[in-house]
Amino acid sequence: MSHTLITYFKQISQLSESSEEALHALIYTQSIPKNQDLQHIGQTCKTLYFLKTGIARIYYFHDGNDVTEGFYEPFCLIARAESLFAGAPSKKAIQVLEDAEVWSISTQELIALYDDHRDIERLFTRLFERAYVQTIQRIENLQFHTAEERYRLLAHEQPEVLRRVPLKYIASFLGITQVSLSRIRAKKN
Amino acid sequence: MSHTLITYFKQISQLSESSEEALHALIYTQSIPKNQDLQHIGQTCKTLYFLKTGIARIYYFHDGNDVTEGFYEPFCLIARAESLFAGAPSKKAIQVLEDAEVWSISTQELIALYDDHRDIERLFTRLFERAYVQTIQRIENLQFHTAEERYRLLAHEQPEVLRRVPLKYIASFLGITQVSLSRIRAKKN
DNA sequence: GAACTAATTTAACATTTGATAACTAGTTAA
DNA sequence: TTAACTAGTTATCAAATGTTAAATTAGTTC
Repeated sequence: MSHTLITYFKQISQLSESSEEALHALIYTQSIPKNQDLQHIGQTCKTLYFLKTGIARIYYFHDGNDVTEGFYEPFCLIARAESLFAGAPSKKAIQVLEDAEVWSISTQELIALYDDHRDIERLFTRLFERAYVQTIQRIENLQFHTAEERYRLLAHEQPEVLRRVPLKYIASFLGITQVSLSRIRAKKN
Repeated sequence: MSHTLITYFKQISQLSESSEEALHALIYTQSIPKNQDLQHIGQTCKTLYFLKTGIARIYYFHDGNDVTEGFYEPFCLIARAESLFAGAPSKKAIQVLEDAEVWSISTQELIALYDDHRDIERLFTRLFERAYVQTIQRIENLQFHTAEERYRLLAHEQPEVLRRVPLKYIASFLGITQVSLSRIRAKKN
């Protein structure tokens, strides 16, 4: 009856036995091959994802250029919040960057549990709060750090991303071109 | 029994009569003079604010420089979410930029209502969801637009801010220096 | 109205970043 | 094997932005 993801959830917020079971029944596990989209551009976000293994990114196109909005490592909530909360199609896609094991949860089924399982509602409220706080911190980072500082911060906060993700995806995440990223890397290595 | 702020709330999410009354009892109204901090740096965020009139900003110091994180117009939820959700002191302050009428709500008292008034919990979850989505959109804006594009977007989205707020505050919000902002403004005016 | 003060603009120069293209190394396919 | 392709780097030049300082304008105080 124990599930790795639920064990993780319980570190975030308490869950009753019955909530644990109810939640367990919603978790769907898939294997996704490298480079495949978990969700395509244009789909409305109705599923929450968590990685068991692998790395994922959310990306979109700006003026024809592929832009990475964020990188996601195991156990991190992956969702296109702006689509989920508005119930509108997302212009962003979720892509797995390595062969990955993915846990997914239907938001519709999840929300149906909220009335009878307030601890589940609280848990997911907290998960989104955390995501929100990370987003706020990312703005601080983009607003007043140089490209080099942003690169070093990424190296510090998500070293695995730097090791495992193609640089072309990292450049757009940092808000710079790939050429500029190369220059920064050449400085101190 | 009608309150302008609650009328606004009811456009966001339904409220029962009793929830309306309970919420009404929590709303505290103050007059704050121009340039005064509503909340100081170092305080933990325990109060939510809404402006009745005036304009406010959230700011902090980065390397000794005053940085504006965001501008807030009437009826917009003002909170330092990163402090509120973590229960930790905020390094940011909330400042009123004009003489203002402010509504405030204690988060402690608010949360105490959640168990008996789920519609109130839903309302504030929605208000924070909206704030979250705006934050996501702000990242897109910072990540792949030029300073000039960001200026024009602000002019489009918050024209009142441009009219009423000193440019020194606007520059840091856009992630540029005041000198650079002056140059951009000189181009097309 | 004169004297201060703060806000904004302008100028000159340095630095960073973008755009484009050439080059290298590794991979895939015929 | 070569040829084609992709990712990453390097080089060159142009454009944008930062830094510093001075000039101008607007607002306040006496």
